[in-house]
Amino acid sequence: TLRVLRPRQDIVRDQDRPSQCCLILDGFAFRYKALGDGKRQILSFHIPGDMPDLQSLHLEVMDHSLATLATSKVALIPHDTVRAFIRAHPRIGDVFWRDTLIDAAVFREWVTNVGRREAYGRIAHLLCELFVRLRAVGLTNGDSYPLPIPQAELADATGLSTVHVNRTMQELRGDGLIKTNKASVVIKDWDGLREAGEFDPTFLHLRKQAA
Amino acid sequence: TLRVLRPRQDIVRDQDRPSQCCLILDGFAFRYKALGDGKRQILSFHIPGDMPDLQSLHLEVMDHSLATLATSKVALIPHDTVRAFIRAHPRIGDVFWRDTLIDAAVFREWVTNVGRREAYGRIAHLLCELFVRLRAVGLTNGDSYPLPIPQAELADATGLSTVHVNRTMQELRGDGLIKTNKASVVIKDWDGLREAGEFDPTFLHLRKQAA
DNA sequence: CGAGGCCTTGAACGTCGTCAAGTGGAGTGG
DNA sequence: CCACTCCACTTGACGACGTTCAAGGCCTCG
Repeated sequence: TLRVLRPRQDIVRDQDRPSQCCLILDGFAFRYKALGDGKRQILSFHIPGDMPDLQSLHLEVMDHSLATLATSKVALIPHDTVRAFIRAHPRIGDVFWRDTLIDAAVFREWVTNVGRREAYGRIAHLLCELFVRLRAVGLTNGDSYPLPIPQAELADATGLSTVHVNRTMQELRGDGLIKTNKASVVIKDWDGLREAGEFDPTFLHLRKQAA
Repeated sequence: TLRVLRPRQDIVRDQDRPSQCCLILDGFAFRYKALGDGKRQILSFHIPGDMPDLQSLHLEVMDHSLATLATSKVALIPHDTVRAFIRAHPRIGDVFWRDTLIDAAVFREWVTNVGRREAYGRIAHLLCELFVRLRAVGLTNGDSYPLPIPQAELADATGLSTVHVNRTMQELRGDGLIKTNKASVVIKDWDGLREAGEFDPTFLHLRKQAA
């Protein structure tokens, strides 16, 4: 049930009825909805330790797609196995439930981000979220972290155009909040970035960190 | 544990640590986040049969608020009671879990709505969602349904300004898609409205309908 | 060296927000 | 029964934030 996937590859597709869940071991993934006219909305980014389609355990048909961003290693676990596991260890069932609830909390934050912040704050907020989540699983390097997300995908995640994402990131850099390298970001001014994005990590519900 | 609440009254607030869940018996409610500068984003609307803060069972602190829209009758059920109930009837636990997963699915749809549709489609989509959900619990009247949601709240739900919501609803009426009365909507052209909002009810995951 | 991604840039246009004022109905009190 | 008030809805003008289109630059990889 182990697989290595190339970048930009769908793991599950909208309307599918999957019989297994996906656990990300290494790499990056994202969930998205494709709309008419080539438009696309990215719903979330996923990092190692996440189970992005855990909801398929109880929702038969997918209402969105899941794809890799970079080359990734994933474990595919049959629903039956998961269910048996939960029956054997009820505590784990609650952990999984909680995990999907955090998922929902992140979506709520995204609704807010896209609905009520302008470009500058939106991107700042997203960069904050990724930093905190990556740090929680030990994937940051001081103030720097890997960001293998092209601007086109940042655009689809924030509901903006690529062009505008580009210009806005230039602003963020110009204001000394971040620095970008190849496929990574350095946070130069955490407080500034936090304020710009009105970022409050409550919605991530970090405690001890499951998984 | 039964209570009647006046319109515009908070049931739980952001940062609270509730020890009970709320079941809506009658009326309308909504969840929202308040941002700096008086801005607000509405995250979802809730109708009789919904348990809008079921997530508090596993997420200690609220990351948003819940309030009534119209006068409402709600049941407040202690977490302990819910937990005992789930232990006694494991099937119900799954139903509840599933319910929160549908919640998340609706948030995903809202992210998409706010992120990638323009005003006309956004409002159309929202009107479609409310129609289908209300019909599922038998609260529609043919092609008409109660809509006790002022334009200011529609604006905060769609990430628009009141002014623009107003003008866009005029367009929807002018195009013969809907008619509005006092606090209700009549759908004049369902197919037209569906297309305008690119509405696909899959995300509601209606099956048999759990209470 | 050529090709394909991704990032970057400029200019023109459009959707939507802001500000500010005005209308109309429902409920209240004189 | 008639002000008066409050709240929701409506309107016009203007400007801003963000999009679209189109082109060019850079790096990587074959």
